[in-house]
Amino acid sequence: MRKELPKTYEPQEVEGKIYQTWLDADCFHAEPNPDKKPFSIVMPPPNVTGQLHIGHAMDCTLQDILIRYKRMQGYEALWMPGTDHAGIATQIKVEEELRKNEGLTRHDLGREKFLERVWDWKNKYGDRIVKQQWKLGSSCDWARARFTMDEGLSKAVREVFVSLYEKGLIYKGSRVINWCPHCTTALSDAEVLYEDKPSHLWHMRYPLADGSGYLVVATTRPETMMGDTGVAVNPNDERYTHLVGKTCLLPLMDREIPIVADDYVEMDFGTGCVKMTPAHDPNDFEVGLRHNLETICVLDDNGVVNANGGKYEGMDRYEARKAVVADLEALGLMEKIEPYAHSVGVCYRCKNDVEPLISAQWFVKMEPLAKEALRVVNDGEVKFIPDRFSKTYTNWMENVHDWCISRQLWWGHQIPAWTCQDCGHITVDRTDPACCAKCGSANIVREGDVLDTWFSSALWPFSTLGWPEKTPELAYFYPTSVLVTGYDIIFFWVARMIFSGCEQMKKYPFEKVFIHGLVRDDKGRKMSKSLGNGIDPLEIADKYGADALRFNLITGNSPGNDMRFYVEKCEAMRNFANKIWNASRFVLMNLTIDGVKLPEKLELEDKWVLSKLNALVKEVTENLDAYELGVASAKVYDFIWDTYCDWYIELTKSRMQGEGAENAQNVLCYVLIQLLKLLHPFMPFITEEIYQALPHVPGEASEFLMKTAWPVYEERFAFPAEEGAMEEIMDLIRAIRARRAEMNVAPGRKVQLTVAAGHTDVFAAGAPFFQRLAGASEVSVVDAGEAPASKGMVEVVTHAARAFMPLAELVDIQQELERIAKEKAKAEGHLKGIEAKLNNEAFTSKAPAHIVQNQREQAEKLRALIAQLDQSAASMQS
RNA sequence: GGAGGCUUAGCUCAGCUGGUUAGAGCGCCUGCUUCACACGCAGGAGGUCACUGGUUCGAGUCCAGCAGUCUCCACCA
Repeated sequence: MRKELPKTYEPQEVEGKIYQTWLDADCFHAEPNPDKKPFSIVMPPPNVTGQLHIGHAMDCTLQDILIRYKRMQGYEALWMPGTDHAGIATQIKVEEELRKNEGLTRHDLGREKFLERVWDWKNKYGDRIVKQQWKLGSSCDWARARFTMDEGLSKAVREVFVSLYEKGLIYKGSRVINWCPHCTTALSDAEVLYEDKPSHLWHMRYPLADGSGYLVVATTRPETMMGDTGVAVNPNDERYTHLVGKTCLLPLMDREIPIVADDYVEMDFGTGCVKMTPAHDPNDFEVGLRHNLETICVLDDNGVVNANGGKYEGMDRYEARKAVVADLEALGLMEKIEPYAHSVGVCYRCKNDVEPLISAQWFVKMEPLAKEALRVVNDGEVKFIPDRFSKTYTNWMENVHDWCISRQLWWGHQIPAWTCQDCGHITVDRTDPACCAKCGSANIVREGDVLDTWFSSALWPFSTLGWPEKTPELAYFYPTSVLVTGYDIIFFWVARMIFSGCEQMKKYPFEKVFIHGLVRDDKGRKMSKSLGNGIDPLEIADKYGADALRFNLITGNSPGNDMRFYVEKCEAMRNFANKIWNASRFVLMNLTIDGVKLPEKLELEDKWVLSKLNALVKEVTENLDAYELGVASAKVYDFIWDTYCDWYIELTKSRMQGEGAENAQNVLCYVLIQLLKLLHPFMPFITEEIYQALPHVPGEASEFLMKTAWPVYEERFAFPAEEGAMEEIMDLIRAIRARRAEMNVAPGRKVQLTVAAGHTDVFAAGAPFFQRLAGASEVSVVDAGEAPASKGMVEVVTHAARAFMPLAELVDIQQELERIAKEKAKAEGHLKGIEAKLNNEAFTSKAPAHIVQNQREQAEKLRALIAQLDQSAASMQS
């Protein structure tokens, strides 16, 4: 930054350059340091092949603000970055590419070759998202960046898998799981989304085997009837008690199936008879276990009817539905078809209907793990911000089912389990076994399946720090300080990190969970590819600057709430950046000092601004500590624009030439530097750029603003009396401006000003300000008792002063009297309210002293104002 | 079926542990090329804080209820 600065701030010229200087100076690196307290955040690892979207931008901004703040406060602040291999998402992408370009499937290539392709892909795109984070100013310790499938993390995954298996917390079993026929893999419960879809309730007749009639079952899934192995009724349902124990004939399949009684069936719903398909419905599966029903799976991995489906074999599930319904109608077995809307599970990745089906999969036993995971939150060891999300969490954790962790994919951590072909024993080990642990046979085959992506993400807070090795990083930075993420992945990730940390580390993974909402489009819709309403944060950063984008994303919204994204707001934030730029330009243009030192003799306005700044420091620090980032940023914004630019800079202009000039420069620079520090976590680029151009405070010759010390509240800067005095001057300036505007006095017209006040010293000190900011020519200040006659004067009244401007031609006595009467009435109304309070014994005795005192002062001011108005009116009439 | 959020100026939203004459940005109106900034300056209009009760000296802020709206969770065929 040179002294001839462009009038308009150009972030494009600055941001990349500043980021590079930070990188070159290794500013983001953190090391275990016994002299400092640790502060650590692990970044939610984005998908390695993903693109940065606006949600990431918000997530990163929040984390970067916290990290930069704590770093300036003197903590050893580590922000651990990295990427996630994102099993399904990445594999699908590479498969699509393969099909499009070469017309091949992954099976054509084979596992090994296919994985090579995925790694190629990963190496090609893996750092794209990292570079995108640079644009936002993220101060991550990039040297420590990890990938969920790199060697160390894979070791952690294996260690956790084996140890949980040894403890009996991982098992393999046949259960009804969620199957995605498109991705051809099992999914966990969390990976299924439910959508209400219009469908039908088909009422189908199942003839009784003894020929005595039929019963009617109601179903939403006629196409699974080939797998029916029973019909259930409620044991208390008198309509059907005589049928329990009998059998009916499954139509189309000519199979005899039992009629059983089970509490699961609700009498009021449908016909009270439910067809049991244990292989394709988790509830039916449970009923089947209780009544020894057969399990017949009728669908294959692609959702196509298999050999068990009789003549429907080869049809996909939707075709089969049509065919079954048509056939039943032809046979006269379709009693009726009702329209019916019900929720259908879809795959969270591909949005295709999920098929519940029985399958042998690996599971994590949740109950024992959930116990401790609930305790740490219930006992407050882990705190959610805002607190309401702890309820979301505990609700889920209390009702969680076992976690299906095997995926029929190739991209991921292959399950370290070998099945003996001779004795069937499963060997699970930390190192690849050569033979069966039970019978010693070398004829063992490894599981083809890989683990759920979230299995490795769950270990992120400690695996990235080197676990299972006992590293100094782990000892120093674990547990991490805070986790920042959106409410949409509490179940996927936060919950699983908590129980994993508790189980493996015997210590929760983070003290706080700072939850944010979603960024929506300007119409409040979720951003999505299909709607095409996504906003590219990089485009915004290019156009308005990353600082403006960051400020936009955190200002004016509160934790956990969704926000709408408006480009107009980016403009406003860019304007703010430009405002700071120009304020700094003003300071630099007039600069003759080369080091910043607060002068011995501080003027009234200096004390005023320092006192206000002091209060700001205190409040902003408190807000940041309470994770009220939006409130903090708004306060800094207001101070810079209003207090510093619109007032303080203007106030100093009258002494920028001449004797007091250097004092003014020192205070201007001092306050500006403090403000840059307060703003730095929010707008890192522009603040750093300006700081580097400013003279520095001796003793704090840090090369980088980001490494300077965060401001602290100092008692020596509390000047309540001067603050009050300055406010009296400002009140009068505002009042004069308003009167002049009202009376259409040309802005350039200078008018002689007489101020009559009790505090003549204060207003005398304010004389240059009235000249510069209130259009005064000469200013004379007289004692309140010596106010001039009102005749021929435009008069302005505040509680502290009366000001007179000889503008006879504009004065209409009658109008003036009316205006005074109006002002007086307003003041009296207000005063009446306060007096009522003060006369209320209940108020004065119960309200805190400072509130009562404040009301007394208010009343005093109002009485003073009314008195001034009275004098004014009297003077005018005489 | 449970759980939670939201309802404050024309629009989008802040408002922390109850005490300001209820705020911001954008938009709107009136002036202004004032020697940092028109991405600006000055002045102004605009709100019975969804509704109904309650607690309290005092409620936008706490409690209960109600309406509208959004979201999450849940194995009703």
